[in-house]
Amino acid sequence: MTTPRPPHPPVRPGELPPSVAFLLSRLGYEVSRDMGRALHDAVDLELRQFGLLRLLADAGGRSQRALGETLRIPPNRMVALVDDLEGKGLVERRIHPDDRRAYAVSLTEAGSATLARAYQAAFAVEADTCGPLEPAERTRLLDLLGKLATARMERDDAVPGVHPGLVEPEPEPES
Amino acid sequence: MTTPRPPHPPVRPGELPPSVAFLLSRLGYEVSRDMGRALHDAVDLELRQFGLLRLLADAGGRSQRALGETLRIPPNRMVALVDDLEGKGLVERRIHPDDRRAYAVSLTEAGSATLARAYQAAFAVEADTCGPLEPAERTRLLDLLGKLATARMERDDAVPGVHPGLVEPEPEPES
DNA sequence: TATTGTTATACTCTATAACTATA
DNA sequence: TATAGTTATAGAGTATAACAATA
Repeated sequence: MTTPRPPHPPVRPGELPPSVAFLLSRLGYEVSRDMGRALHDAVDLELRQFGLLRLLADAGGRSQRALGETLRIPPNRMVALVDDLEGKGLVERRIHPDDRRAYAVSLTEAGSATLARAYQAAFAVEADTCGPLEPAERTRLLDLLGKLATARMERDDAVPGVHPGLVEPEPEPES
Repeated sequence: MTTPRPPHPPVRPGELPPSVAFLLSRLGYEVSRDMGRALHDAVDLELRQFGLLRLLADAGGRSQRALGETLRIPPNRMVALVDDLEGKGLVERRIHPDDRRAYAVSLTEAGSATLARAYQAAFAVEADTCGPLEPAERTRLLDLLGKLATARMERDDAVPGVHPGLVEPEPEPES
């Protein structure tokens, strides 16, 4: 763990230190913000709601607890999350075939349609984000970011395949 | 603003859609988290506190309001922020030469020393983040991310040179 | 006895609006 | 009259702990 740069470079307004971590942190923040806004404007959804719909599209019919475990959302907050989406008619609680305590949460038809429109908004953000790049540069960036992401997935207990912003922070060690 | 991909790719756990926006969002979130933890462990500082120290190192002696404007932190919250750092002895409120209502906030010597250690922790995160990359890849990634960052700075009212996590979100249009 | 969904309570963070002392 | 700093109050979001129904 060598320090790749001197420890205390001057920081002038308008400049950022040439650090991958700083840039990722900043750009990730802004892109998340853009994504949240786009989803709000296009389909009146929050990032977390989008995340649950995405998960349901791929793995529906599971219990709130199972879904919440994947998304790192505790059970008590899953209640309101599912409540809201159910109120919008995008999700439904059906009886669980194996366990009468649990619900089988799944997408409705309206939910699928809304999810498709949400993806369109997300890809518009993608296009906007990559606007400053040549196609070849975008491909290269995708490759490099993918390398970092897969390395992380192999290393620690990262949440698989889930969009950040809807994933809860890991519990702080709180020394 | 053409959609570069079909609107609704399947999302399997363990996979992420090949999107720069998704990857930036996720990696930015995780790197910010890592950075926050490293700062907490090394110097018991939060990202926002680190941000203020960084700003003071470059532009100290300014009023809380001026500092808060740069960091997008409203005046009332600047109070607690400066209070905490002053309580740690890292920052001091001195009399403002031009305006007796305002304070001139500046780094103490201990603040400078702590900032240097904070930068060391930050660069350790940098090294850790770039671990999976070859040196040439890291350079290339730095270049591509820098391209996105500068394009954003020119475009909208992004905060100049300030680390995210310590910058407040822009006010939502709230349609 | 353990678990699913739910609720109740407290706590943290933030926003809004006042207040004081200076300008 | 406006501004810098501060404080007070209320609101949103979250965590912790309890609860009823079922396993």
